[in-house]
Amino acid sequence: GISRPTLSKFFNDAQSVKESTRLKIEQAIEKHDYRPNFYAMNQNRRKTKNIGLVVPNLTDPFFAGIARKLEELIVLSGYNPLLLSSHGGPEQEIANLDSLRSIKPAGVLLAPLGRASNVQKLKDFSALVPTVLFDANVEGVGEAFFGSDNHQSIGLMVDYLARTGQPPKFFEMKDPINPNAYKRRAAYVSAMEKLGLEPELLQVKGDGWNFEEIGFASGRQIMQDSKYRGATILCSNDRLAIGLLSAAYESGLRVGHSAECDLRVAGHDDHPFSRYTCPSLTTIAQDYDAIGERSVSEMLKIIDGANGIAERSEELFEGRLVMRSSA
Amino acid sequence: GISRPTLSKFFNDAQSVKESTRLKIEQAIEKHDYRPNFYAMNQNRRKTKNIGLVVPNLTDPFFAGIARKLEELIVLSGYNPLLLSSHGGPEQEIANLDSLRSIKPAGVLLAPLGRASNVQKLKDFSALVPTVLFDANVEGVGEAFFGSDNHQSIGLMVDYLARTGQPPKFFEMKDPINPNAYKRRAAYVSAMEKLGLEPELLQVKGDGWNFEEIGFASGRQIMQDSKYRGATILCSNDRLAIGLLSAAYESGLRVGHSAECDLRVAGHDDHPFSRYTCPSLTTIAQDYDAIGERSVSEMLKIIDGANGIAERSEELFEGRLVMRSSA
DNA sequence: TCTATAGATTTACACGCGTAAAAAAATTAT
DNA sequence: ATAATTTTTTTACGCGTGTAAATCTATAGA
Repeated sequence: GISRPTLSKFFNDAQSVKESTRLKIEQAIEKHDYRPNFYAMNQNRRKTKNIGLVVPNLTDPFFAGIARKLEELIVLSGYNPLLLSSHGGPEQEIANLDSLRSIKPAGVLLAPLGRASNVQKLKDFSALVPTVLFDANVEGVGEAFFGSDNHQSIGLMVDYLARTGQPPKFFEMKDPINPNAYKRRAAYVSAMEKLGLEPELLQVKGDGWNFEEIGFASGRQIMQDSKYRGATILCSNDRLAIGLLSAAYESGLRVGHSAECDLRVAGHDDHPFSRYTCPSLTTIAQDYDAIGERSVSEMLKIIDGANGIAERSEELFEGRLVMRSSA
Repeated sequence: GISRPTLSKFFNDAQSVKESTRLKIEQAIEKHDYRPNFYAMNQNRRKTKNIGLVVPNLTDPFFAGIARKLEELIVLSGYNPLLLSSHGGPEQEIANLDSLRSIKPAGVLLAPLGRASNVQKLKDFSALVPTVLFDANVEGVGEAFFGSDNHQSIGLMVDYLARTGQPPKFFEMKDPINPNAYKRRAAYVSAMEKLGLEPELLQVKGDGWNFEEIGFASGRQIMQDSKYRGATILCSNDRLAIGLLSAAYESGLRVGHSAECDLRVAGHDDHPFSRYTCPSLTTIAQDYDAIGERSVSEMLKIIDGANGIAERSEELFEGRLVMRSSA
């Protein structure tokens, strides 16, 4: 006994209709087990309630964790998250954005692949759909970026390592795919120089996203070389460190911060598994609660706001030193 | 210059229109950068081209890997996958199915939580939407189930371990959430008895999905006990084994199959990280390519077929022994 | 060349909702 | 009590597609 537009209002905001009609509607819904048609709902809506969420690689537990956090925040805001993984490939990344376009999302939270990304296509997309970047920055793409302050976190780690033993050498891929890797390299060099120490880069070959394998294969060679006996190795990320630790174990080298150990190893990111490596991995925990909350709240602001002139905002969050056994 | 229903045909199957009109349409699409409206498309379609994909926990790289494989197969079949994670919670699992219902999917591939699942609601759902279960079986739910043959795989592992050293003790959670865990326990007992050996269950407390932590915490206690010196421990899954290995390392026990080691440890699932544990983990690789392909092809058969009388089909795939250093 | 038939296309309508503007009802001010 | 204002509901219409039935076109056989 109620007209359709009233129902339309009800489903958009149950509080916007009169108490009495609301109750009538709720009873009728209960009685007929009615649920609005998702497709009809979104067809003519100005803005849908969908928010896209694109991560570079869901197989990486680190991103799986972030995605989960973001999903939660999006749901809490009354939106509908749509999770897509680029599986490490730029074609998939573009395909994801393409299929998101057809969904006409209110906005998209994107952690880009980085170097491999098709920047022009990312720009084209972000011109059409409100886009917030997280984890990795790509200049000129999206309305905002939120990530970790690699300069601060690497500085912190270098400082800690230099204070507690041999100053670190930096272990990384020669041509990293991730922009953070470049920032971490630069941060390492500058942190070492600030301490009056000679930076030493250990750049290894390797393509793709199989970081553990790259760390393991390169680690094996490094372990042979006696010049690394007693050294401290700071890895560009935890997954490389996991491979390196595996190689060290296989070579019979003891890793750890105690005196009788042959090597110290540290990572970055506080990967879910870094607590269970052998030995447990000293690393940097990124503040992903803060990054996630900031990303989502900024997204909502952009969606709601009529502010067409807003500056591209950027904010970096500090990492936290997690001292475990490996360094 | 072409009527809409012809376009409708074109987008459903580009081959179903005449060559000449197809070319005209393709030119027009190119020219106007046209893309069909997703919502309008699905509103009146008998069956949408969407297939839901629900896994118990995306944070587990094992499931992330399977999900990726399934996504790929679904796309290859011309369908649109929609990935949802239950995050280990039965409420989330039901919520996922609910939100899938509103999408009116052609079918759903579901890896249920298991013991924690709300079985009645799963049944209700699978009565409305074609559902294929994988990984974990729940009796009476869905049109089909495809998973691993735990009996075979655990039998294989027990046999291998018994031939190469001390017969294994079985390390598991007392009240596992996963139905596979119960099957593996039973398979272990029966495999041991078949060999004329005394089964020994090492059942530890622990709730939830943080298997590494459970394996680690319980492992610490086990390592204290000298009765396990020289023992072989078969873990119900790799994640427990990862925790156990971490505890062994911390306790200074050497794990491995060589003579001078204190302990042998084996797992099950061939977790992506099991190659990089210290030592690398001897385990069972599930045939997830086969399970995935079978699940998707059965799903397509159900979607296409008008066979309303089909039996609930079940098929178990054999696991493969992966011999690494830990046992 | 004509007819039968299969294939391709078009006509006509429906789907279930959102949106704007108009109308009605409820509330507040005079 | 009446008018002014605000809140709530309704009327009227459109969105971009799918589907069934009707029509048209091309092909093959007589």
